[in-house]
Amino acid sequence: MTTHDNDAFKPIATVDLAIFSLSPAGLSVLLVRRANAPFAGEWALPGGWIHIDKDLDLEAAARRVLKEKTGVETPYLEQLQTTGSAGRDPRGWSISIVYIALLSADDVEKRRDAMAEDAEWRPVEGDGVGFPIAFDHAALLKEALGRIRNKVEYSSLPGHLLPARFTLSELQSVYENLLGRKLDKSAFRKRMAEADFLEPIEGELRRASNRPAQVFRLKDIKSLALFDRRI
Amino acid sequence: MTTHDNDAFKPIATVDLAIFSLSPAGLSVLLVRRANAPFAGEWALPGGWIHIDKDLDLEAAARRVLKEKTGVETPYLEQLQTTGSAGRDPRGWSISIVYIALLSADDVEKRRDAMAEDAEWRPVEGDGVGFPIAFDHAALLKEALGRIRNKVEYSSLPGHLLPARFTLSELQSVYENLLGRKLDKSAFRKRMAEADFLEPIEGELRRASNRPAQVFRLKDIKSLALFDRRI
DNA sequence: GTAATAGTGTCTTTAAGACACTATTAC
DNA sequence: GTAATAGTGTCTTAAAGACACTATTAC
Repeated sequence: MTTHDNDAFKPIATVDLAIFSLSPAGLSVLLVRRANAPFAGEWALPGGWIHIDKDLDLEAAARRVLKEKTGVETPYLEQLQTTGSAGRDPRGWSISIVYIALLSADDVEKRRDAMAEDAEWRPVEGDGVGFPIAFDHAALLKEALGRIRNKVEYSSLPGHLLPARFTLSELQSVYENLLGRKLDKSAFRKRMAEADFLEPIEGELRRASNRPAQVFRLKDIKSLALFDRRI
Repeated sequence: MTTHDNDAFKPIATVDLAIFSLSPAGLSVLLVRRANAPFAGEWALPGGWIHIDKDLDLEAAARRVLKEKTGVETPYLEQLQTTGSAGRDPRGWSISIVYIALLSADDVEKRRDAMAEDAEWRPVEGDGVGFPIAFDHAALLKEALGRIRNKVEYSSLPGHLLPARFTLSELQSVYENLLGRKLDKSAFRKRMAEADFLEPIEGELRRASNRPAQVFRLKDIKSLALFDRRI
């Protein structure tokens, strides 16, 4: 055991993020262009070493990376999984702790200037982005998309991709977009009511050339509500 | 970035396991008594350093620890979560990748001699074992129990704690034990049939002084079947 | 026959799904 | 009035839940 106090036996450890937002075209993921070897010039998920002198814990490291790349400080954030193997990084045995972050359309818009220069949004196509990305990040992204699409079925996840204030019709559109199928309006509203994660903003209505719609917000911006059954 | 190629900046990384089995009294977890500091003499979840010269990947490291402690090679194994912080290990910034393993009652019985001398089964009481354990392992164990109890609601998890061959009544008992409530026999059998993860062993019946029962086995010992709805 | 557990069937109650209807605005 | 979307109600169909019934063995 003491032999492994020798640092030469330690694996490399990074925190990597799959950061998603919703554009009119659908789901997008934030990628960064790598400046240095390995995979210099290629796109990758944003990430970085754990700074043992600065980061208090893993989630703090993830929040630091997120802020560096997007300027956003309070998104929905959850740990996805950890991969580690001898071969996934040419520099040696490496571990990647992967987090999923969901950015509200508000945050993306407001913090556009704070976004890192090497970072860009790419539309999600199927299980990835449609082109190769560095390391095993294509596999990590695929896992993240699987988790997200699964959670849409039984959680309030889509609410975290919208602006802070939204109508039920807008929320239903996001569910339909992520699920790839139409939902019944009546059933959808019953489900939202019993899941009890939305708060109507008293007196605030979305006006257009039709009947005005009640505006809602999430009761808790930091966590997901889980449904008893699939939507 | 290159500054962190210096090993002094790397966190410590271990793989730790919450290994469960089922005794007549209920769920049990395997603990080991620590020989060395820190926490020498205290009980802890079994675990170990990642051996970058021997372990191909994280799961291989988990399987190695499992075999060292229990002698079992082919259990149900899934990654739970990863914790990492500056303070959780007095030796420095440390990461723990936690796996859950479920051992069939067969394996526990057959490999009793292969079990490590420092390891012992402890009955689960509530969210833990009823006494303090080393590091933050009490919190990790609590998380593992939460994951297990949640999955009992909508998966074939209890089937992995039974011997390789079992009857539907035995399986129902395990569900009831882990859920802490009685289930309706008719509904239970309908759910098992539609979940389609059991295989009847043709012609094999469990005999007693009553009507003989069909004996079943899991179709896939390595993975869980998930239900559409709660049981 | 009895005792015991295995396994199936039926009836009631509840929820899901499809669809139509009413409501409220701008113009 | 029309067009458009918001929001609710109703009817049908399917599934869940409770419970009773039949089946097969040892003795």
